Amino acid sequence: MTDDFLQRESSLSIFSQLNQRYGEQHWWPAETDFEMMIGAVLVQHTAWRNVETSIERLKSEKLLLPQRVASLHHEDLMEIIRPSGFMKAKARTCINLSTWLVEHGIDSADVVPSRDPHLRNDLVSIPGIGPETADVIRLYAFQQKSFIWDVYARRLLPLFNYPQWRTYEEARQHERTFIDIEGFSLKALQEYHALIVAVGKESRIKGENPLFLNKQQQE
DNA sequence: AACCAGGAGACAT
DNA sequence: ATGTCTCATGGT
Repeated sequence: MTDDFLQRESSLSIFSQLNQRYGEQHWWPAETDFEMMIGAVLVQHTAWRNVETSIERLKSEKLLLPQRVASLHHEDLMEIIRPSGFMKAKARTCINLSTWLVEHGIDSADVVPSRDPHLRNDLVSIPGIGPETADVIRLYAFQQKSFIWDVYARRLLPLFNYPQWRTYEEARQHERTFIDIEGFSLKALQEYHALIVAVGKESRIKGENPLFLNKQQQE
């Protein structure tokens, strides 16, 4: 007998609890798909408030287009995105990503939704784009359904008797057993990730279990 | 004044 | 395949 038979709350039920507790998150906070993708790179292991400055700089220099970033010198981009940290790696990643977009005929700020099944492999093969950033870009820019197994998700779901997966890919490898991704709308999956990050931030600040777990709490 | 934030790559085992 | 170390800004 495996833990597949263990009683656990459905991922849909968890979603509606989060939705009730935290409300609309309005994600991803970007005006265009390309701005979203650059933000996804800059936010790696970094607080979002440190990314906003970099995005504003790029925006005011009118650089938020694939061709513009692709043709920047590495050193120049490093200075622009300095507030986001890890600037050497992130500047290279942004240029790599932008170059890839240009090479694939994507030269505008917004992107055509994609059903390409190997878009994920394409993105992951870009140096600096790992599994999580690839899925986030797929979810918010290319409108491909995916569940983001970030550190917050891997900490939260075990509180509902889900297995505790150590790495992103390990979790993703088993996700079909636990989450009916096709059962969710694209918008719901986008909201799901935003909500999980909201929980993660709150429980990190309070240093305790997420508030919405106290179900006995009366209005 | 350590410690870490909406990860990923290089490298060893 | 799986685990550990490094990256390197700004805010608690």
